[in-house]
Amino acid sequence: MDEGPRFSPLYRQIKERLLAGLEAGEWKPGESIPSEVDLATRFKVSQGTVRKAIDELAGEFLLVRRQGKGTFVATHTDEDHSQYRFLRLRPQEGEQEYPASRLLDCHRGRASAEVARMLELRLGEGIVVLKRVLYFREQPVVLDEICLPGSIFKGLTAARINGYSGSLYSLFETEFGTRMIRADERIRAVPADGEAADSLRVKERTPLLCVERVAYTYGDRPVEFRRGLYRTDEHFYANKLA
Amino acid sequence: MDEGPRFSPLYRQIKERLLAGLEAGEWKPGESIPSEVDLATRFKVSQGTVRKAIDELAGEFLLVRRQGKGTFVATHTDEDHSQYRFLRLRPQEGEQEYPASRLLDCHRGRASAEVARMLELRLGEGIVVLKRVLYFREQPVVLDEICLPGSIFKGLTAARINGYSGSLYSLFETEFGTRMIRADERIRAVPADGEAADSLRVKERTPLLCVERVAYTYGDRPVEFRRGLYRTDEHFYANKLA
DNA sequence: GAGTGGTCTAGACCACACT
DNA sequence: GTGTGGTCTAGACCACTCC
Repeated sequence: MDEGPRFSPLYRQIKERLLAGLEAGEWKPGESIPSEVDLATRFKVSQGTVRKAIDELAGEFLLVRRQGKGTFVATHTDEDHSQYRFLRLRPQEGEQEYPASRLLDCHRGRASAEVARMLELRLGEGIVVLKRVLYFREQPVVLDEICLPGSIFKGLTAARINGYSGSLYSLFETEFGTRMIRADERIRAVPADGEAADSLRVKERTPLLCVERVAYTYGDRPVEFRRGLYRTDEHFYANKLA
Repeated sequence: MDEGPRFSPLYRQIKERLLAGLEAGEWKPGESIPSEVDLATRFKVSQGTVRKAIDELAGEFLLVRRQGKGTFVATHTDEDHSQYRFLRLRPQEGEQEYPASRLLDCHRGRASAEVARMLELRLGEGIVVLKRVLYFREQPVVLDEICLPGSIFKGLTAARINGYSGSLYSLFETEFGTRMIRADERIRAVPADGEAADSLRVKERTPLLCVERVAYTYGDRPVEFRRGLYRTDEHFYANKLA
């Protein structure tokens, strides 16, 4: 009956130990981890075995290797545009752009059945709800509603968000120690309701993309549920299939 | 000025030689390639170097490794559901399902400006156009229009498609020697026009997902452009972000 | 048991970044 | 030059599949 793995290679055990170190905050986002030789010595294995463990973590974008410099903990805070790793919107014409954000609302609430299920909370547990609009070239394109577990994001306020110059995920990892490492999205087409029409400056019932995202941190723990409504007259959602 | 790679490691050269063999049809989809030891001997490198080349090809889903059995050329024809590798539609409720297809039309035409650009053809070059509906549980969910270069798909007819019991990509690789190895999709929300409303049994102007796909074969050559209109009242488009 | 892919080691050398 | 990750080798042994 049981279908658990009967065999765990050494490099995977090393991977788990590195993962534990990352989760425990032994090395912080943007910092470098010890060299492969150091880790091999510490774990009493060969460098090749450490390499294979790091290879997998780099493949999952938890670590970033830089030849000649070292291996670094991935971050949503980098100067380059890795802060927009999860943004799939592209302009119909012209170069890739990055959005400006305007916060509409930030309040406490209680988990509905839907949110509780998505975030693995109990019904009615405390959450934080954000609303915001994303602008490309001064044009509103995305209306986001974002639900977060209150227990993790205790001190989160509108002022805190508005006073921060970076992406939300950058703020989450810097100020709340919670790193988003992967996410699942579900996409549907819906008609704009009054609020969306208003915020995005389209007519009611205009077709919009409805993008629901659950983002996960270490250990596959869900820590964000968001629903975005996207205008797609001048942008599209890009996806690569392999 | 030039930014080409200054250095190509051995395993990447081996990878290119394997790729050339795949493209030339030296090993056909579903068949096994020679063992790592054989290839190492043939290419006069160590087994580890061959391994690394195969690792990359397996990571791109061009090869599939099976411990104890060998390494096989990937296919869209497998009994398992790898034939639906590119299908991202999931039911809102219940288990994953796989669609039935009904061909509406198959005719020759000439490449419009848009299609010519997408398929890297000259304006007016011969193409084949397919229209079909995909059904989940007897319900129409997707209306597809598929454009293919006429030069590659010479003998493609409605009869040929209807007489084939497998996915389109399976037919393409089996009968036309053209394997789809990756694809880019662009997703927007659009209102149903008369034809879509009719085919999908929804009201006109119902919001639908518009999914445009360009599929590529070896050497990044585009060989299919399709536009799908998806009902998303009982299904959604699933995507994993990492 | 023979053959295949998968793991692990130890050591040599290359490419790159910093100082 | 020194230290980092990246490549390559050769060989031993493990896990899985099939005969």
